Amino acid sequence: MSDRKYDPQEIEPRWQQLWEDEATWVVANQVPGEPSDQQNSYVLEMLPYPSGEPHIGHLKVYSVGDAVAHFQRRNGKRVLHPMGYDAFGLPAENHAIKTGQPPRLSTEAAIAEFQRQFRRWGISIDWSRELATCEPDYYRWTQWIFNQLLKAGLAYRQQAHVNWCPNDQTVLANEQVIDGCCERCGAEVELRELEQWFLKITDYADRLLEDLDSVDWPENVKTMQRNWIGRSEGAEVVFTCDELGSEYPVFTTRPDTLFGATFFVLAPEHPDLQRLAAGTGNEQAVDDYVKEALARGSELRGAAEREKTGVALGRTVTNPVNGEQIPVFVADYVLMEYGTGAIMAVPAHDERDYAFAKAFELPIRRVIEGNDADGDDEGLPYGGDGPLVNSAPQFDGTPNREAVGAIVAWLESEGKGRSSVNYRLRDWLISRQRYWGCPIPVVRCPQCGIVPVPDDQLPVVLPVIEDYAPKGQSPLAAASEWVNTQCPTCGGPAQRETDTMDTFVDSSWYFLRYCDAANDEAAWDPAVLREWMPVNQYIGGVEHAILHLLYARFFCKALADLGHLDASEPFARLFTQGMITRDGAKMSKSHGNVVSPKAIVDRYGADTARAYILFIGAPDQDVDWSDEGVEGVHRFLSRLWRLSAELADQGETVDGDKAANLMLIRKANWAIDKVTADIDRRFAFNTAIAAVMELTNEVSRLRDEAGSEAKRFALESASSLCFPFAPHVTTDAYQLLTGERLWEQPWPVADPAMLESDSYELVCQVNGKLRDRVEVPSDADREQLEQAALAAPNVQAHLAGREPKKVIVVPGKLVNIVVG
RNA sequence: GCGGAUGUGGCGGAAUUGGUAGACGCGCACGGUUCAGGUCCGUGUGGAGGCAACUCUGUGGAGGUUCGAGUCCUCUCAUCCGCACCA
Repeated sequence: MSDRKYDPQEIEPRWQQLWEDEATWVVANQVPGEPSDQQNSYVLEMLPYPSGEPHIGHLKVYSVGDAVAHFQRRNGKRVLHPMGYDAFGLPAENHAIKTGQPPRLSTEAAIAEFQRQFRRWGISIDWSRELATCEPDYYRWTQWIFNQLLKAGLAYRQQAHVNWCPNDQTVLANEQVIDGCCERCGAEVELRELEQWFLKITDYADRLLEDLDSVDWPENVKTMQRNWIGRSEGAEVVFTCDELGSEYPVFTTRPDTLFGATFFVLAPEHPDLQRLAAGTGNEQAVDDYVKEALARGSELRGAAEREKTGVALGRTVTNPVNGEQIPVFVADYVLMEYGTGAIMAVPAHDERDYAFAKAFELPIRRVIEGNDADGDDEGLPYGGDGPLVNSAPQFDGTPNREAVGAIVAWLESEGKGRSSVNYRLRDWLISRQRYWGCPIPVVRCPQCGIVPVPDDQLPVVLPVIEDYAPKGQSPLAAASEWVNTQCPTCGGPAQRETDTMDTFVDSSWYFLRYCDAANDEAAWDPAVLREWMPVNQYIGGVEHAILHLLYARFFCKALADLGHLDASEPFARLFTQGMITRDGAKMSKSHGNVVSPKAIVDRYGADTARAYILFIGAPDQDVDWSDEGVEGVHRFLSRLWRLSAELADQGETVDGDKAANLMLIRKANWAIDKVTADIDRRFAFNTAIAAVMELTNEVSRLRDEAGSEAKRFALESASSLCFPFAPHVTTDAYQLLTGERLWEQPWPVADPAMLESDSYELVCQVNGKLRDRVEVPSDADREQLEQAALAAPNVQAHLAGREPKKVIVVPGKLVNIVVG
């Protein structure tokens, strides 16, 4: 080995500087209408939330994305690979409350640190399109989109029971409540009745569901979205209270069990409770129960296996199929936010209703015959299928599945119900009583009501304030100079909306802005979007499987419907990367197992850090970090560079041994073939890197036998193939070897002739067990293979003179000899 | 409870269509070169037996299909994730 030493701290900044100076990764938008011979490819990683400094997960997602971007570029694509910051949000504001440092300052400091480190990592970003969602020239268009949605009736204000986080002093979207607690701070969420802004994502429920079939996404993410949307088919059936003359529709997926309904239950939040209980003598008991239930909080209330509680209202309603009067209860196992907040209870065929009926000694009537039971109450509640019983003469005997349609048809003809579809998905609550977010661009005018700020007066700039502490209303309310304004319609005194938007609004359209980031006339030019959208490859964490990805899809569809873009799905292909753990646990300060990307990059260089992260396992799986493992990858890159430098330094050309040369050239072609397939088809960066390691090891092994040309070809190929994972060292090695710029070279293509060889090792099995291996010519026919296997010494030994009963020949692989 | 995933050496992980289990890397052992080494190079490394050629055994567990199963089927155990009183 030569004494040349691999020095990433010298190599990496040198190439980064050149790429920066030449703006190598900047890609211009095409002039509309001008044909291009290059295909476009939009490669995008989820934008980071800038807080403190990047962590190891950032290094992973951008290493994966950069590998894809480089691979696409060298395969001739025009690649859009931008970067930005999801810069509004609670952490910066909470930091401000604690320290007094304005959110803008801490955010800008974090962004500066992210920029520094991203550059130090050598990620091939088109920095000309950089954006931060907290900048007025970005959120101006967030506000414009809000106006568009408002105009289209997709944004509305409504009084509603909403999730309130007592700690953050703000409302939360349904999606931000985990097990009854605030997603951010973990405080138990309370229900409050408040007037809030909503976006009508439920209008898109069906399309959000159907279009999942059209995208190339991981199945688990699609499933999560399907579950979240929660479409169920059933019927709406109207029960009536004849005494009051009121109607109570219920949603049921089991109209076939209607004849088994023996009571009726309303949710504690149901608006008609007071009215129903009035005059029955049960008012007080109902009132007490409702108060208690509402105070209990959703966490306790939602606990499974809880004893059923409830109170009778002292009223009955009429079952539309048989005219029966059934008693009405209020019980907290019925949820106001699902269906109509009222249910028909069929204790014989529903576990929850059964438990309630048992607790309150209510009648239980079987209406579906079970396979096992013979009409008695054994095996109840029964959730299976069977013929109907006790269901008026006309339905008895009908298999219950068929009865669903028949009963719904009958209800429809009688005007007492209809088939119906229900969703779990709720409208998206977007207003937040917090400071550090995008102001909702509306004004309240005593004369004109809620008035949107006209597009030409946007942005409504977030004012600088002193006190960020939450007080149950937005801190903005105290900024009286800002709040008091003129009505855009009548010019009279008016007040600004002081709520800000959920930060998920900001990140629901940033990928559109990248395409036309410098446009200050419009959010984007639709013609430019046509070039780039949809994103060809989106990469990010699975933790965004529901929230961000659902909201972004909704925005895309709504904006497409409004004529602002063509694509109705934002992300054609999605890749979700796994977490990096250490000692089997998620990295966290409390565990004391955090690996800082900065420390690793400082010590080993960016190439080692990036390649190691991709090497330790399949990028979509969780993988465990090991400090010792990094050394191995560093050794490999070091060896690749030193072998290249050594060869470049070598003055004279050596012919070398012919067989060694051929072996090396074959190995290089094998690697080209394997790495290409691994990256392109499987995202299997770990095995791709392993293949380059093998090739490099082969050069090292044949160092003294192989000639200069063969070694040059092998090392060139190794650098070329490893470039997407470790761009600096490979670029440097490639230049030493060839004088060329690696990133400008087309992706290598394997020579098919070199993928074949004259002979191979034939596996010889006896009764399926490996007994010998023999070298056979590649063109040997089945008969020859059989003979070769039979002749193998250890096969002979195991046959021990017995006659083969059967011989399986798999050309190119093996021969299996079966004896009795 | 429903849905999804994972389970392979001391460790991280390979095995693409059912066809040589353990690629590649770490670690470890031995040897060499340096000997200022946190250097570099070589050999070996699933377990058991054997000087060796080899033999037996082995992919969470139990069955099955097959000439042949880590891979397919049935049951089962463990861990992780998502949803959950959703009518």
